Amino acid sequence: MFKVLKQEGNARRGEFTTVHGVVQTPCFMNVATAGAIKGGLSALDLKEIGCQIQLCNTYHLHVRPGDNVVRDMGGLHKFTRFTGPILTDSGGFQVFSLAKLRNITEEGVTFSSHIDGRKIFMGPEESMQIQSNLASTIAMAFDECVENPAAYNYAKDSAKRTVRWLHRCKNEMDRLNSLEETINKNQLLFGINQGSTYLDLRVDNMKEIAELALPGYAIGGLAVGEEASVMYEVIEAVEPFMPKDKPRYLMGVGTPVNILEGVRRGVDLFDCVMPSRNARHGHLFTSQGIINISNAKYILDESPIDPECDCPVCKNFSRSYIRHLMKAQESLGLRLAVMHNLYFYNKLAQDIRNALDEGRYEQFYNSKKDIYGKRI
RNA sequence: GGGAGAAUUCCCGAGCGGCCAAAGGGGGCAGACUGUAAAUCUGUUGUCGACGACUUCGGUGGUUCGAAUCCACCUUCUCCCA
Repeated sequence: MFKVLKQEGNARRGEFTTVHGVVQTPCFMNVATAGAIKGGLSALDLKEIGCQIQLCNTYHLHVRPGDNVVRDMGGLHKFTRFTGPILTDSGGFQVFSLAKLRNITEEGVTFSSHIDGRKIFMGPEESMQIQSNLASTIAMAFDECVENPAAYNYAKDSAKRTVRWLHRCKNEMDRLNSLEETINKNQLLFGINQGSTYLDLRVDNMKEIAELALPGYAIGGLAVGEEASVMYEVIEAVEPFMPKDKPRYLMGVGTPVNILEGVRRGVDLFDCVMPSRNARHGHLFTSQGIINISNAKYILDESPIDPECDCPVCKNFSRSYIRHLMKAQESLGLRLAVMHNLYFYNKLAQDIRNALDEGRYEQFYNSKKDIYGKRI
């Protein structure tokens, strides 16, 4: 299912085969929370900008339109028309991001819907049932993403509970995959490592969840308040205990530099809202560094966002035009900006794969790490 | 022709004797954003040799210790009656 094709240090060049297609790793997954990339991109656009995996969210789709609706429409692939692998996040991140609207117990989490305030209960079983209805390729375990910094005892108890939840997720997933009416009976369950910034908790947790022999493992609970250096330490601490023959996913990360660092430490999959959200706010990634397209200095700039970029946006439109669209609040501005940023991320992953294929990842890493995070 | 009212910093618009360089929007400028409650949020927006000083509230005079605020005239605009 997952094959490491080549390795350079800890960095892995891999191939992940799913029922919805083969994924070349390292890979950046494009976030389409409610079944669409915010900013107005569809599955048609994703194909054009090099997206391999689309990520959707359990909580959001459960609230609206309802996972039963998606199921009745034939699952997320038919519904969104994205034909490649789709990963659904479990709702675990909403335990963190909707902290003011939820309550956690051993059974699960009660949310007050951010749409209409109604109470929604979600536990491991519910999350699996919803994800089964969504019929994604990969379902994520229902976990608690703890905000950093977290108290040691809280992080420990939470991680322990997340492991108990993981067993329940696996049992429920096995049950659902055996049902006649299940759309995707090959749905894969990925476990999630937690433990905040405490390396002993992280390692213990990783060892425990590795025993379940799941088809993939994620590191969660990072980039939620801690320094990037701490995040790297956690990855380094946990990596030796992650199965070598399974894909490894660093959840919610990150900046282009975070990705370069993550790959170097053995991560295969990434996802992040940063390229799309920041694009909507004018913050664009380029081969020379970061620009804010809304800045006055681009009023008469006829060059593309990134002179070295081959995306449909850079091949056709000027910074001046895109700046105007953003300032005029034309939705096309958002669409073009998001399209560019996602192309940049997908291309970054492609460049990383090429470098790994050619055994020059370290050289690639060194040539890019100081540029990609720089503001110009 | 007669009467009533209004003119405020880039725009709209508060203010009605000191707490006013002047509320609040908008616009401008800049920043933040990491498994998306985010087309959101934050800062800033008279000038300067800048914890202080200087010049602003249609114009010109005046009253007052002190005026964007009161008075007189002028200019422009709006409304009403002819």
